Amino acid sequence: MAKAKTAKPPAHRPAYWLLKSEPDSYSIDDLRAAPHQTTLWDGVRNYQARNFLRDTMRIGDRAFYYHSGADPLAIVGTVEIVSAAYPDPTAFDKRDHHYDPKSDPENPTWFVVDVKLRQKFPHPVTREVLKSTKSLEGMMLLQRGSRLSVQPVTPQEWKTVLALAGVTDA
DNA sequence: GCCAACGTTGGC
DNA sequence: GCCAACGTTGGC
Repeated sequence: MAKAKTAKPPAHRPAYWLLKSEPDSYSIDDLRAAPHQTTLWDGVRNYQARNFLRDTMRIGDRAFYYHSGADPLAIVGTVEIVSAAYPDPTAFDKRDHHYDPKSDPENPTWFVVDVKLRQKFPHPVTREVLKSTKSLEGMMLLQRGSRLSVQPVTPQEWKTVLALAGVTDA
């Protein structure tokens, strides 16, 4: 019997993501001020976003930090995923806005990962600028009706946005 | 399983 | 504040 070739993980690690947050509830400056500039990304209550977060994200992945419901709407920096997924404690907290009585602690529905700030961009890359960049026209963020709060970003999109931000390392 | 009603997101 | 898009709920 032929020996199986050494299993190699897919070559495209780290993967890239975009995380949305309303700065009125948690901004990139809040993250910058947090202990170890790290927080748990809680409150995700959409199954598709949950699946990305729980099943596809890996430690070491990078993500853009996007301010939604804000002025300006913009990508404002980058974070690193620094934990595997674990159950979202806010789902079990009756007093929490994200409390979900249907989520069973023995079989949790909702998950979080820990994210650590890598950098706040010297200036935000606004939605206006993203929209006017031809090579980003396929970006999920910019698609009509796109509401996912955790979404994948391609390596090309990642590079392009960093260039727009005027940074080389993220 | 269908679908109408409702709630939420989030850009404008 | 408006409203389009989308997800969820629940009656049937």
